[in-house]
Amino acid sequence: MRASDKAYASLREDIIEWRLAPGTVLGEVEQSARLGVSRTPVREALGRLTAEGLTTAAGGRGVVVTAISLEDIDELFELRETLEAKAAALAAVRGERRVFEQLHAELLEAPALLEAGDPARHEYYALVGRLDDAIDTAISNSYLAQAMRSLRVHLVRVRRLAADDAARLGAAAAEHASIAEAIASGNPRLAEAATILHLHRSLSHIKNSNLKAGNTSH
Amino acid sequence: MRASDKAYASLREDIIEWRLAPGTVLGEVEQSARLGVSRTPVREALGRLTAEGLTTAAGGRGVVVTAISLEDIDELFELRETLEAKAAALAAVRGERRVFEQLHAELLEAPALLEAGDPARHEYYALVGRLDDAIDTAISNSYLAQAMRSLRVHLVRVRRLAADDAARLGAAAAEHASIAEAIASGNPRLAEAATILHLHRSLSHIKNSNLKAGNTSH
DNA sequence: GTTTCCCGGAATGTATACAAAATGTTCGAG
DNA sequence: CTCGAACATTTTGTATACATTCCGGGAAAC
Repeated sequence: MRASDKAYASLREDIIEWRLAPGTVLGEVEQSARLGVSRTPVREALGRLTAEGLTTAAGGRGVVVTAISLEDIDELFELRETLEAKAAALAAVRGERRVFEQLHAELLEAPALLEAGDPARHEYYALVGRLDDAIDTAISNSYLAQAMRSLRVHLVRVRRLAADDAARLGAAAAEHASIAEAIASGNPRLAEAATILHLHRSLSHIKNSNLKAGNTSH
Repeated sequence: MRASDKAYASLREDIIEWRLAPGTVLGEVEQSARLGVSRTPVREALGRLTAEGLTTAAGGRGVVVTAISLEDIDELFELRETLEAKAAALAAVRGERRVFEQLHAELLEAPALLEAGDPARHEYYALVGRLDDAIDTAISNSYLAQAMRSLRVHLVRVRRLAADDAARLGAAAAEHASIAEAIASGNPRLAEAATILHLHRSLSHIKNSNLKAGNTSH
C-alpha cells in the first residue's frame, strides 16, 4: 500500500468518524509526523480530501476540516433525492429483476441482523451497501454513479451525527425493502416514490435527533 | 500564479480543446519539461485532472487522457438532465425574478451577437455562461452547484466535438431565452420542461453532427 | 512453438532541502 | 490607547535526489 493511500485512508476515516472535529487545521508537517510519512504523500492525501469536499484549503494556513451545518444537510439531501430518485427509476427499467428480488428478500430478514450482538451493525450496513452497489451497477451510468459515490462520503459523516437506534434502523430496513421491491417490479415511478419516501424519513430522523442533542457543529 | 495552477490550467485547456487526444499518455517528466516546471506541480495538476475525470491513472505507466465515447455522451446528458432540470425548478422558486427577466431580454437579442464578426462567439458564450451562473446562485445549494460545475467540464469537451453552426446557436439562444423566461415566471414545472427540451435538442444536434463526421473517438 | 521466468530500464512514489508567501506580533508613531 | 507598518516565524510551494515498482523483452525449459 502506498504511503499516500495510507495517509488518505487514515485522515478520511478520522474525519468521517468525527475524531477530527470540523475547523481542525491539518498542517502538513504535523500530519506527516503523526502518520509517519513524509510531507509529499500527506500533501497528496489532503489534495484528494479537498477535492472531495471533506477539507477546505484555508489559504496560507493549512487545510481545515469542513463543517457540516443544518443547512448543508438540507442541501445534501436535496441533491441526494434528485440523484437517487433518478437512479432508482433507471434501475427499475434497466436492472436485473432477480438481483433486486433477492435483495428484497434479504432486507425483509434484516431485523434479525439488528438483534444480533454486533453493536456496530456491521452486517446490516453491509446489506444496505449491497443494495447501493446493485443500483450503481443497474443504472449503467458511470457519471451518475460517480456523483452518488461522492455524495455518500458526506452522508456517512452525517449519519454518525444521528442516533441510529434500533427502531429507526428497523424502519429503514423496511423502507429499503420497499425500494428493492419497487425496482424488482420494473416500475420506475414506484421506485422513485419509494426512494423519496425513504429519504424524507431519513432526513426527518436526522434533524430530530440533532435537534434534541443541540448539535449544530457550527 | 502558482506553478501547479499553471500546469493544471495548461493541461486542462489542452485536453478540452482536443489538442491532447484521448489515450495520450502524460508522463510526469515529459510534461514537466514541456511546461517548464518541476515534477511536483505537474503531479498535483495530474491528480486534480484525474479527480475531475479528464484523465485516468493507468497504473505504473503514467496517466492517460480519458476517452469520450457516444455512450459516455448519453450518460453525461442523462445526468445533466437530472441535475439541470432540478436546478431550473429550484431557481424558479428561489431565484430573483428580475435577474432572469433581464437575462431573458438579453437572450432574445443574442442573434445580433452571432452576426457580429467574432468567430469564437465569445460574447454569446459569455451570455449563456451568465445564465448558468445566475441559476447556480439562485438555487442556493452548493452541493448541487458543485455537481453541475464538475459536469460542465466534460460538456465543454463534448461541445467542441459538435459543429456549432450559426443555425444551431440561434436556436439554442431561443431555448435559453425560454428557460430564463420560465424561471422568471416562477413556475418550476415550466422551467423544468424548458430545460429538458433544450437538452434533448442539444443532444440530438451533437449526435447528428457526430454521426456525419464519423467521429467516434474510440 | 508456446509458456514461463528473470532481468533491464524507465516510469512513478517518497523524502528532504530550499524558496516563497502569508500571518501574527511587536515596535513605533500619532 | 490605537492604528499601522515592518519584521520574524511558521506555513505552504517547488525542485531535486533517491527508492521502489512495474512493464516488456528475451532466453531457456517444457
